[in-house]
Amino acid sequence: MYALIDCNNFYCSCERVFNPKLEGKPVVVLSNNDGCVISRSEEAKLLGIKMGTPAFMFEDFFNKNNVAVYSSNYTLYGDLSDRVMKTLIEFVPRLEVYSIDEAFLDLHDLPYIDLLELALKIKMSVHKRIGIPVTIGIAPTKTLAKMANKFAKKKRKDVGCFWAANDKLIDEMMDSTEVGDIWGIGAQYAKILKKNGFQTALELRNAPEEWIRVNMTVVGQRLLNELRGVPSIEWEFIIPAKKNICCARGFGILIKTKHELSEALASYAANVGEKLRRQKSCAKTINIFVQTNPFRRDDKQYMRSMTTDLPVCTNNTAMLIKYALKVLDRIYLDGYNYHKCGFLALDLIPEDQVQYSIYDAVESPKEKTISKTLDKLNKVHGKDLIRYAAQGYGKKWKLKQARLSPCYTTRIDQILKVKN
DNA sequence: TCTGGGGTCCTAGGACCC
DNA sequence: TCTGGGGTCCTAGGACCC
Repeated sequence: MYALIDCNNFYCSCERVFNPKLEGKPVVVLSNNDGCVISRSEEAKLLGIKMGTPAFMFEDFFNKNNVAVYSSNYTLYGDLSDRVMKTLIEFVPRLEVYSIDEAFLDLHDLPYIDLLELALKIKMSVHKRIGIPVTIGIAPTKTLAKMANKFAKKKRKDVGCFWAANDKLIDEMMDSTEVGDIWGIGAQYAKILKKNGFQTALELRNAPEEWIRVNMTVVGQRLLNELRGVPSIEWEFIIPAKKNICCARGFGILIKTKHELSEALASYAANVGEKLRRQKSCAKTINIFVQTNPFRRDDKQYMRSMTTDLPVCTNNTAMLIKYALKVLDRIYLDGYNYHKCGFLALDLIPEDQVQYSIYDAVESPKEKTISKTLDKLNKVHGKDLIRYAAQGYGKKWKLKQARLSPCYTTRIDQILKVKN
């Protein structure tokens, strides 16, 4: 059996952990740049606030309804996520961290007769220790466990756990699940499936394999197996190294000059460099893109991206910045209102497998030490304590984060004060 | 009349996930 | 004024090789 455990309205729940006044009140968390709603508490959902709605359109509505609004604070959410995962691993021999707020637990060969009892124990424990409410779904495959989790949220709200323990329960669950709500079926496939007469997961389970193969490729075939109770998605107990690492962001304001664009780009390159070093990878290729804001209909639109091979695979920030700016020189055009740019590191390889030729400028041990020290200092004191000159100083373009909560658990200067 | 076959690599685009 | 960011996998088609 597989369990999928999912933190309820995770980002909102994180904000509540350190601010209990928010309990019972509508809370929303916004995307980067305070753009869209990306997490909603139950109360906010009841008010009819939809996922992805642009915040600026709802300013008045938020005020009128006393909605607590937060900028996203990934440092805080990441740290609380780690703590949740650490609690989970105490209950099972193996777990797969699937996302910041989800994990699959391997329940095979556990001494429990009643897995629901185990689920309740886990749920209570996470709530008591971290303060985050969770929902747990248990079923014979990953896809069904995902479904069981959704089913628990919908039909077993009081317990917050559901175990699809036998055929009857599995059928009941699948009958009440629309195809579009199946893990792996997005809007496009949902449309195709409904057009061809498959409305529920139960109906899809009985679909002819050949038809699925032709219309949904091997991905669909794998899904069909999973629905039929045959596990077809591998475990990933060890988080695999990323194949691409990217940093792309819209600016807090529109920018026009290459100088400002280059500061932003250099900062994103530095961010990617840090992530590369953390996973001990080097990039062979980089891609840089710039674009205007497509929502501004009256603005002249421009977008351009360019990929280039680096002379040597590297994760050294200075090198990444140097080549990023070279590419920018080639794709920047004067006279546009730029809204976003990005830096992608592609074709990553482990840093101990980099092939040098005899003529290559190899990173010196001194440079390595500099990078390490820089990463360490920035980790403790916040992201840009130390930066390269190319990243600039004023940062007019930086993200809008008007309603950021403190990093309660990772920054000593922002720790919660009980009493002054 | 009749114009090979088998393979790899790369890229773009489409689908999905949180 | 203001509309997210960061990933994965699969397929098709073209270039190229022998």
